[in-house]
Amino acid sequence: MLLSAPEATVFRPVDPKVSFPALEERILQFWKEQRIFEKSIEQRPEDNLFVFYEGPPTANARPGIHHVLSRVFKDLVPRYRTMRGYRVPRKGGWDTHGLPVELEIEKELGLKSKPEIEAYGIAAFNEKCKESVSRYVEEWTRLSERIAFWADYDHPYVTYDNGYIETCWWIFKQLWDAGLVYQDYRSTPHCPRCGTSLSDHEVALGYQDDVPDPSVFVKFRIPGDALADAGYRAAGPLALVAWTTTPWTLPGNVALAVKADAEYGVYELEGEAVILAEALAPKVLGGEPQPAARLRGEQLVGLAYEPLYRPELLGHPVMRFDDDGRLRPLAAGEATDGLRRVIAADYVSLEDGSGIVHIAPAFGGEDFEEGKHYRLLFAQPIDLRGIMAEGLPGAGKFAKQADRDVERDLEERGLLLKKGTIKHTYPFCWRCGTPLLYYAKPSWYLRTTALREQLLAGNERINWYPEHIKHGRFGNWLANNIDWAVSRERYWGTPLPFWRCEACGEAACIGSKAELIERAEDRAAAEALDDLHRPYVDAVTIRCAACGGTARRVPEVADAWFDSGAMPYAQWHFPFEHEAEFRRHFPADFICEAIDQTRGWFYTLHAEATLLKAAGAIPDGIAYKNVICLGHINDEKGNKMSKSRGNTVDPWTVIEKHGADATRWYMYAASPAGMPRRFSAGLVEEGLRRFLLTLWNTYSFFVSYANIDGFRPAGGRVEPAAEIDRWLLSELNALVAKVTAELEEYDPTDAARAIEAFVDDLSNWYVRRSRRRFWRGASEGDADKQSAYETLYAALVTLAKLLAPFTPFVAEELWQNLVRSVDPAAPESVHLAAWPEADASRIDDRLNAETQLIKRLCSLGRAARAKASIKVRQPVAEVVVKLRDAAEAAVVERNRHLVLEELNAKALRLIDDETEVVAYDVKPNLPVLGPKHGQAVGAIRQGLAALDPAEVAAAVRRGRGLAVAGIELEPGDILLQAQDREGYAAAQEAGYTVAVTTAITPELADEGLAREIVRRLQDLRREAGFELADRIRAWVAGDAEVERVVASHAAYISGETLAIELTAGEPPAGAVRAEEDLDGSRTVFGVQRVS
RNA sequence: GGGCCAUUAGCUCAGCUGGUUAGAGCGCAGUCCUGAUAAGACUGAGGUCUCUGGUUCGAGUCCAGAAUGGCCCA
Repeated sequence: MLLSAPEATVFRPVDPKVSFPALEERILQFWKEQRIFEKSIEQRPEDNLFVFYEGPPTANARPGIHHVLSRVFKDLVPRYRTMRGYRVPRKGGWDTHGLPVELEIEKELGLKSKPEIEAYGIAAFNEKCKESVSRYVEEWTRLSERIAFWADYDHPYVTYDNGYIETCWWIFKQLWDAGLVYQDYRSTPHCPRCGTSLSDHEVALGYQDDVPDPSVFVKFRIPGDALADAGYRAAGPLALVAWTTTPWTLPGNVALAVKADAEYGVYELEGEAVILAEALAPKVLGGEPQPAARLRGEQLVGLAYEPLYRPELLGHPVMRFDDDGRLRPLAAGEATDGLRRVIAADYVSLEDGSGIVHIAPAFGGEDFEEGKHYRLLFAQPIDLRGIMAEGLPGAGKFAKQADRDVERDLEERGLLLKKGTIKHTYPFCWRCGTPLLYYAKPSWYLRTTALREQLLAGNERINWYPEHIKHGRFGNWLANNIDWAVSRERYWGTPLPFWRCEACGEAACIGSKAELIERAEDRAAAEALDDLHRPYVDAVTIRCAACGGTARRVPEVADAWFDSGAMPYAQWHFPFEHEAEFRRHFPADFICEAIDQTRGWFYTLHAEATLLKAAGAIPDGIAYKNVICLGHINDEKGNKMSKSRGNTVDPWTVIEKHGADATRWYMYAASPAGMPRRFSAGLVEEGLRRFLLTLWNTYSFFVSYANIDGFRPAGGRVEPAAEIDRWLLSELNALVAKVTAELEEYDPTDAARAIEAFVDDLSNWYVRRSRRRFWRGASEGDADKQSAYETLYAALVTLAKLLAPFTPFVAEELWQNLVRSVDPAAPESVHLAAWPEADASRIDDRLNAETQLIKRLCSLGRAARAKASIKVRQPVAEVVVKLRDAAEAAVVERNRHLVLEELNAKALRLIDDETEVVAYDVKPNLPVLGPKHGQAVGAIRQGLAALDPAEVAAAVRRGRGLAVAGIELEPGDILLQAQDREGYAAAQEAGYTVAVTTAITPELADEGLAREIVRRLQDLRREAGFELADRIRAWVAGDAEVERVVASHAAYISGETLAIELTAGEPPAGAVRAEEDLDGSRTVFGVQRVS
């Protein structure tokens, strides 16, 4: 090999032992200094926008690995779109309001309840909340930058800003005017500790399984002759049996529900009779109880029963639903006798309980609806803290503790038929863990149910990845939509802009600060308002438009999810400012969050857009067109990561060890975006080794040799000289097409895997098989060498571009060193470059398939060699190949040199019949034959043995059966075992046979030894730290055999090792030497650099 | 109770609209190769493709049902 001396170093030398984290730090510095992110936006035309919305995180805790997951997916699409020529602004944002923030501060201040917060002072409390939400902003920004999540954090939107709040007010006003806001008593999930309702999505966060609760069957007495019409008279007491798991709600009981068309039975027990559903009687009473009488549910409807408790007689206020379904307080002294009655309800279950359901409208959703329908009483002798009222069992205790007092009380009064414990799923407060109580109280609602059709129609226009979310989880959620409970009885949030008149009760909605000033009783005070939060806004009263009285703001703040859903408008302070920006940036082309956001941000964005469109306030009814919905990230055992389990992964440790690119690559390549994934640092490392290092080594190889040869890319279209070059360019263009198509479909995973496969081909086939082309001197064919360089160069440069969205750092490194170094006119960064276009004329599917064939044959050849234990360094005389068809012969002929070189063989011969190299042994397939032919197997065995195995084998291989001992055998009845023929070692697969000759002639043995010597010398060169192109003197001292080969193969050995002098004998003192065992004899090797 | 997703080697995952003998990576054992390689090649052990039916000439793939797990909702 003749390597020319380095002429000019074109490319910066590449360290094969690269530290990716250090490399990344350098590139971060470069991006920052050169403002690459800013330029990637500025350089793209303003009228070709691709809109991305950043879902705002709350920066009151450290970011975790799951945030890295969503950020790298969020980052990939904008980078790709930028390279496609779009301008993709990325405004960062912070979500700042809400209960989690308040709870954090409560904990810090040691506050335990709302009265304590109010005693501490709402202003001071909110100030603390405000400080806390930016506590980790720096940490978030630092991590985001480090993983190359490009976003504008210098101008983020912040949900606590007055402007943001004002836009939220504007939205409320639009909906208010459209009749989409209302206040209603509703049964809502209520956290007695936090003192507020929770929205459905919050409730969803806190379900716990296997929660033990009481299971009690309670007797509600009725008169003994109550069933006279049905023909039954009780001798003793008679009672309806109802079942509940919440005894604390029994003081609120105002009705019992039965299923009208179900069968009920009267069962006589010791001294009393009870009524319950026939279907459930065996379960409740045990055995096979026989009813003393039977009746249908409808016959029970209207029966008045004896109340267990009558809070109204204990001085507790009780209300009643009026004809309009509104609650009105009972008049003083108004009698409630006989108002507690049996009603009919469809949902009464005949699978659990007794078939009679206890109804307490104050505490249950369906109960509340029944209350409206039947104009029931409404008794709520438990306050918002969940404390039982005076005079009732468990008075002063928390509801769940009062359960036992209620049970005991009923037991003492003989009203408890049966008690036990069940385990079921029950909701707890997702932040503080307190059991939620369903509690009827007034809340503000957005009438989303009125727009169900629009919500669903809008969803049809959204592309979901993975697709099943669209009609699955998200679609079902929309189809089962209920009105959005949007108020929270809390402090740190967007104040609801509703004012209610103290005099007449009239409510008004204020849609802006200007409107507030306009209507304020004290305009100066309103104008001076520089913080729209509580408590300041609470101080502003307005004049009631209806009666001229004073209206005060309602005490609630908005659900923080409302803020996040307002982001498309509020980030611009629309419509007060930036109207044009809003219009240009709505709706988003792309958003990306994890699957939990189907009920969070995905929903609130969609709901608010739909509501605003219905109110006529915005141009389009969807807020986003494409959405990647990520699966959750679990620990390596598949368990959910959580602080309490202690199995969270700190992203920094992974990034500092393996780098951001490796982490990103893992996220994209390991599993599809929508699937839950198991994360471990080990998997990141695996991707690093398998992919990034392979790429890096190929890059390093190229730069080493290109510098030696002073290669400069010619520019323009590469004209490949060799078939393998044409193949690589074909695969490369196919890759470009594939990656582009996948990214258009928002599927980074298939794209990444395709790149990975290409890099493997590039390194382990193209470079391996082309290596010597890079070594050759100019005299041996400059055109071929140039073609190899151009081809490899083109592949690496294209890879840099394809990888830019995935692994932005290593892509930048390749770009800077391979492109910018030789072309100062090239874009300053790969992230400012144009996305590559696939050249369809380069894609040759047939060539790709043919290369697969050659690789397969080489693989078989290596297997054949291994079988014969002939190492690859030892040349063999001949490789013999049997192909499947004649067309393949031409392919092999064209690639003859590749196969010969790869398999280190002197000759290649194609044969038509593999029986030249293998013989088939024929055996009966006994496990198959046995069941089929039973005792005849013996005869078949003998008959088969008597036949010519070659003929039998030939028949079987053609898929034909044959008759043996008078029995027709099928091909599957006979087993063929190939045996190598004398002098050959063969391997077979799918109709191909590749064999090598096993006889090693003395000449071949000498060549093998020469190659062995070359390898030892090369090792020594490397150990000595010589440069690739250094010339050396070399010595080999061994036995006569070794020295003879050194002499006879001197030219070969010298050429390979760049030795200008090769001596058979001991190396001198100054040489680097090594003693090694060579074919059983001690041999001394020595090398010395020629200066 | 309902919805969605998943189930393929010890682990992580491919397997497209049904089509020869179900693959890869990691890990394990061994052999080999290497002046780009932290790599790579070959071999071995490791699979009733969760199960049961069905459609079909043919099912890991399509259909129905079941089981298990995950997420979500009640």
